Amino acid sequence: MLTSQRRALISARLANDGQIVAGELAREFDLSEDTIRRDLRDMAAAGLLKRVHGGALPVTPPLPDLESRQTMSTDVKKRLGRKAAELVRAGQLIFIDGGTTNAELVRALPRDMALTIATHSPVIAALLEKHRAEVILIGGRLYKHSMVSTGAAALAAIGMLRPDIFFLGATAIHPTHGLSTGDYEEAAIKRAIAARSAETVTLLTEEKFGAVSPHHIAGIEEIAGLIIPASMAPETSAPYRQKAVRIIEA
Amino acid sequence: MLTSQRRALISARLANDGQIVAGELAREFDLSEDTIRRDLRDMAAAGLLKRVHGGALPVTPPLPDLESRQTMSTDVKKRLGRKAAELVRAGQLIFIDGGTTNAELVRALPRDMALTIATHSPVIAALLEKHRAEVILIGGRLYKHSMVSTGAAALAAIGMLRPDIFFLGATAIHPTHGLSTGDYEEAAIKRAIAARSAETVTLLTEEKFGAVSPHHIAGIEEIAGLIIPASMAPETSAPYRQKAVRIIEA
DNA sequence: ATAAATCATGCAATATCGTGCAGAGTCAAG
DNA sequence: CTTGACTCTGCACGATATTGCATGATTTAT
Repeated sequence: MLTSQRRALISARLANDGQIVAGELAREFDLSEDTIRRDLRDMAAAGLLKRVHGGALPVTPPLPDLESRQTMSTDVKKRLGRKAAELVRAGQLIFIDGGTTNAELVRALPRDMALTIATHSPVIAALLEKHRAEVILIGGRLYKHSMVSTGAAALAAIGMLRPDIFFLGATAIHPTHGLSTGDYEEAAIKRAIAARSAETVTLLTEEKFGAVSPHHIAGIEEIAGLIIPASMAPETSAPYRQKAVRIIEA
Repeated sequence: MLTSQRRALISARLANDGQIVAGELAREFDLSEDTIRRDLRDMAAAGLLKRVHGGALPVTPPLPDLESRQTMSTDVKKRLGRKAAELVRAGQLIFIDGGTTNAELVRALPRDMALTIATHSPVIAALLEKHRAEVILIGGRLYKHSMVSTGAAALAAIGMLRPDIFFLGATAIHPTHGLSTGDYEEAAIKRAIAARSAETVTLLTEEKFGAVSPHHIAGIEEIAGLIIPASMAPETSAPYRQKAVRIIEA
């Protein structure tokens, strides 16, 4: 059996079963576990799956909806948010994407800072109630999974803005595949905002590293600042340090 | 079963049941309690859950702003909201104004009803996350006091809609001056929505009766339904019963 | 206060991992 | 045909991860 054939079978099986156990595959293909491990390692590098101890899982585990994400690693997100808030200068126009990590950025922003803040997330907008900042809400069809406006109306409204900083939210980052997310419309909106912004900054928790989602947003070299947890394993962050314009640890 | 898979299941179960009992999980996965305890310990360290004696609980999601609004909601508003929700039919396009009373209407709406809901309030939009309804968010400059979109962009977006019902929020109602509110831009938006809607309904708590705010929204005779507390004094409501198209007590 | 349940820790057995190395096969240039 | 570069594969070996058990401490319930 050809290697590429075998890897195609592994992909198919992963899609079917939702998991891969290295030992099982070795028996099934009558190969050493080493070979399977090498397959899994290479496929993980190519973003086809997520390597875990004992086997592999699909890259985009269907698990975390917004609610469970709200409960995740809030301490880490608070630190990222505080570090990101330090990048903001009075008088700027900043665009804040949706997501719980960006919500922590909002909480860390000084309430009395004179700013203009644009967002297409009603959740982010609701958090800005007590801030002095002028808030521009981008409307559109609300995409429920991540609770952001999408569609032509949102794109048109974004066309009116020239943000100084775009705080981008993404579900996955990969050394070669860059930043990506799960929804087509959402990705289109994020690309549009990034294209109009002077610089794009993104806050990333550790579990997003090495993952790939279906829809591309931007390459790592296009991002002016990656804010990552200081607690990350050096070998996890190493491949990104090569390409990133600037990495800020929080 | 892979370790990371098991932990994902624990997360999912926690989100679903709201709690984890270590012993139960051990039997369920056919593993020693030590392993489960180690999982819980590590996941707690990662901020995924809160460890307690005997098991684990979800990390309390701190959404102070929305929470404080929830605590403000009174029984009266809940009753008004439930009554208003009964007016909504599947398939309709309804427009929901901002305000805590309309928030109760949203909570009373069946989550599985097929609807299109438009709103210019990010707070209302955020509450619709779990509903099946299609949500259209109206963007614009956010008016902080009542947290609704205003301005030309909002007006333009509203021009695209033909709502079946507009659930209007107002700060004051008066027998001769009708419905009014405190902000000029806000009043203009409300008038625009009402003008395009087949009918306008408003939910009113007792303290708003007899008051007048600077900016006129609509006369009482223009409102298809006034939803008022059944507990109101008859002499307070009497002047309105003359002019109103329909009064619904809740 | 006492018993039962739950917990943290250390330890040992097993599983899995990464890496280096060597043999077998492939392919193209000489 | 031969040679050398290359890839794929299996094996060895030390490192790391996972798990169950034993032990003693701590917490909870009665």
